[in-house]
Amino acid sequence: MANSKLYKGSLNTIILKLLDEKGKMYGYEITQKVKELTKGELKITEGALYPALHKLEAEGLLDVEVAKVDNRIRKYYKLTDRGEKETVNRLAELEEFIRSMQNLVNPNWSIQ
Amino acid sequence: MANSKLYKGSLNTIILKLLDEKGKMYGYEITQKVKELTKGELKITEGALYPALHKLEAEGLLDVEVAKVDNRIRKYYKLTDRGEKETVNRLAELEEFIRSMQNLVNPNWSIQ
DNA sequence: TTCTTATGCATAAGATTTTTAGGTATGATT
DNA sequence: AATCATACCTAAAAATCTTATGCATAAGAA
Repeated sequence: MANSKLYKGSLNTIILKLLDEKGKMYGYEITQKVKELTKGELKITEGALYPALHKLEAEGLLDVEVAKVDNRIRKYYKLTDRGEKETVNRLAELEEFIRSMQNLVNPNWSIQ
Repeated sequence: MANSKLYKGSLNTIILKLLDEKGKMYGYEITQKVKELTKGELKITEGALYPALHKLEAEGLLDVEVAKVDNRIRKYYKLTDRGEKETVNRLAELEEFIRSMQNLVNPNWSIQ
């Protein structure tokens, strides 16, 4: 099955939610986790991910902590307090979007 | 409740599906229908809608038929054969996206 | 031992899709 | 007479992504 497209705007929500669950993650880890959780359906490209992380950090939603593992640099990101609150809002918006789309495209949709 | 944001890429799917259901619709009608179906949650801006309709038409997915009602012009759009096939694909992609997002952001999500 | 793959970061150019902000015009309501 | 609803449209800017590229280390295969 070809990988389905990532609707623009959903990447930030994905990042925030994963960090909310995991506590802290580094960029490469996020790309792998998304691939794993979606069985390869969604692939986060690095060209999208890193700028997104930098922006979320600049907006004060994420904090960074640099670590060195096996002589390689890792940048661990975690939610700030504002980031946690924002995550709640983004998830609510995503849920609302999904409900709206279901009403629009298929009122009888049974997504388990 | 504030209107939730439209994830970029979903507009085309919305247009195609509405036309699939209704047979034919004109632009303004689409904006009103979306507002109605989502109880004001999603608002299709004309600046996005009209270029999108023109592009779908240019791609051969829509046909246009101009009508005059009450001395006002209406442009009715309907799916071409290719448009119908494409609609099936887009809906499958949307469903896949939704499933992926559910796995990512909330494995226990009970939508509907 | 050299080549490839995996890990890990990053940026820049271009494409796509949207918002924002206008514009034109008719008919109905205040 | 002014405003709102209907109905079309475009252009500039913003937002977000893909594609392409770059650097570097470690591990495994040839």
